[in-house]
Amino acid sequence: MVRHMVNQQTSLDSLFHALADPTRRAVVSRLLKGAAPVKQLSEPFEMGLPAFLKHLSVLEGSGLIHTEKQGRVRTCRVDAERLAAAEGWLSQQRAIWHGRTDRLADFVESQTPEQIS
Amino acid sequence: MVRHMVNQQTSLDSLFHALADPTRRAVVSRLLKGAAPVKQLSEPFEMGLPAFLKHLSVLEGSGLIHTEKQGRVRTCRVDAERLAAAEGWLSQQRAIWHGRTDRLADFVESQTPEQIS
DNA sequence: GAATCAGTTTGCCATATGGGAAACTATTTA
DNA sequence: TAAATAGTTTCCCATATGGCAAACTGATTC
Repeated sequence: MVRHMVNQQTSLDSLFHALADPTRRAVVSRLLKGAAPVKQLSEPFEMGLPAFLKHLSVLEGSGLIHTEKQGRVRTCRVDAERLAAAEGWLSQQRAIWHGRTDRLADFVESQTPEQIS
Repeated sequence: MVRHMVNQQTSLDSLFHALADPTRRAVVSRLLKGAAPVKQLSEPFEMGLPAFLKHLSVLEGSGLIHTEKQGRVRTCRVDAERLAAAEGWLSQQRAIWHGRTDRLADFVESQTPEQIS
């Protein structure tokens, strides 16, 4: 369980960083409606493929999407659990704000500063 | 209302960017427990004041915190509504994922691509 | 008035980020 | 087999980011 928490920090860093760009948020939004190949995903945007691939690799690095290549087509799909992780941090904060002392808040309090921040 | 939505994009950019750093998340977390002056806020961190001030200005730029100076002390407080805005985007996405068609989802759908992404 | 304290400004640095162009690989399709 | 398609790689560029040290301003305190 604790092991499972290691690098929660870095994980949130890359999650929020991945979401801090309109192109990447649009891709996430699009993928929530269903998997799609790279080229089709890239069509709404004005940048070239190399630039677009960098966005995809940021998203994949954050765990927000997973990709798989078959033949010459790479299919991308979203990982909704990672989105939930970002939402989770925010709702933990709201819990702190509301001065809650339920199990969730207790859990947050039990973490070391390095783990929560 | 539409006016109120303009630059939602940039707003989310700076919100998520502000949250994509452990120091800044820690400051938000700390401030949710109550307002505090700059120096006190900076104490848990190992960086110098100039570097810390940059983090504060990123947070302030995103609207996540507001500050006010009295005498030589600048007091910082969190703006929980901005946190809720980030949470809002995420839960809108979850709504899309779940294929919901309630009022919230309808609202999201009614926005232009530039506005939601 | 001198010293301290809280914050600010200015320059500097290394690295990361977001974009482009061009050349390349591997798979379909004609 | 030739051509088109879908990605990929490499190299380059401008700007942003996160940190430092040092000098500075303005408010308190001794």
